[in-house]
Amino acid sequence: MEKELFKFISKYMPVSDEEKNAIIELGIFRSYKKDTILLREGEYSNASYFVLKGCIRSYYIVNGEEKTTAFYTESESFSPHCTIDNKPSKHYISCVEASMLTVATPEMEKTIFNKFPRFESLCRILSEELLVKSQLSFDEFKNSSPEERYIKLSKTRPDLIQRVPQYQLASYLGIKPESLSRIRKRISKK
Amino acid sequence: MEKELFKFISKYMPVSDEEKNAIIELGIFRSYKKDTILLREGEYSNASYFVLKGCIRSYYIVNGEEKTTAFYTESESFSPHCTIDNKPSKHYISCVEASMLTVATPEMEKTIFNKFPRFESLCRILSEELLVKSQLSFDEFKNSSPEERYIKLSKTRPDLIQRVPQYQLASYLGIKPESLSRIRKRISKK
DNA sequence: CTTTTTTATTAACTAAAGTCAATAGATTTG
DNA sequence: CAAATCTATTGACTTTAGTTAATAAAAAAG
Repeated sequence: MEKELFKFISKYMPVSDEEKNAIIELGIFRSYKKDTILLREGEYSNASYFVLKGCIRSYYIVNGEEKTTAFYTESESFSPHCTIDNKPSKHYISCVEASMLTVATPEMEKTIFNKFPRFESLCRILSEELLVKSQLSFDEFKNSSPEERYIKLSKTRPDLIQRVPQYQLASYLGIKPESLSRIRKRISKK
Repeated sequence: MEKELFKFISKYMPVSDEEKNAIIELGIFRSYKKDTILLREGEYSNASYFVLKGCIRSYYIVNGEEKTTAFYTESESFSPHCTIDNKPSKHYISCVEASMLTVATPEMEKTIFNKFPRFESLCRILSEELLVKSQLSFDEFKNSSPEERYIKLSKTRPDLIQRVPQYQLASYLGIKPESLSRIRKRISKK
């Protein structure tokens, strides 16, 4: 299963056996059951994640309502904001499906960065790329209607439509479940 | 004017005179007149910017209409997406006001990173922080109405309301100018 | 300083999302 | 497998944004 991780890294740079072993020795591979909550509002975290298998969801609870803001699936990585800013978490993170993740702390990163400095370069580059992706998604979100967003999502991440309950997709698209239901109806008529 | 830059960096780590001189010698300080276009759709770029003074806007042109997606003001930094992904730019970048910027290329970064490796750590950390900020803004955008977004903006970036024409703010808030006009009217009545 | 152009407001109307409530369908659990 | 819970759909109604067009106000250009 760790192959996923090294396959991902090697898209950016070759990884030696020595480096692989150093990473494996950190003991960062973890399995979680469906609906496991990895982080709750108000908690602190120092974990960064990489999804080997499964689907992870980030959501807020506002006035008792879940507001889903992100889904992470195979080969995607994420750090909860509280890992970066050291403030209590504003959101929840949970497993939509049974999932396999790597879970790393800043200390582990430091260990690796000291041994192999080019991993810090890699992380800088990845982080810059993620920032660009996040901004492009945001730009696109602003400049499209709920219907356009749903159509786009079903093209770019068709798996999500299958894997995730519709009320979670709705708030991910910035609308109410009833509206998503109507949008789907509207589209199917065309 | 370069003081702005070092003041910013020193919030994260002390900067020696040697480091300051190495940065100054790169010759990255630039002035631009109001409405200068720094980047056009279809062009390539390898520049990363830091705003010393002024206001910079990122926007798309879709069906002849400008869709503003970001404003960068004093002490904010940004890289156009094409600088990161080496694809032709999808958006425009221009100066809302006469502005002073630093403009760096990846080669310049490399030069500095080689001489002073901790600058790469700094850039990794900054980039991770920017990513978190971008995601938090996106989360908030999804979970609020146009009216709430406008109220929030006038609290968090009151200067923008003054500095920027309303039709640009409107598309930044994901709505039409007419709607923003009505929202402002609605709010003033309360 | 007057004209032209750009930006902002207002109004009438349309389209779509929000809200509330009822119901149906699906899934989970005892 | 039957009951309970969770999820999705539908309908009636309200609210707000989009659209088009006219006008007013402000800014830029001559």
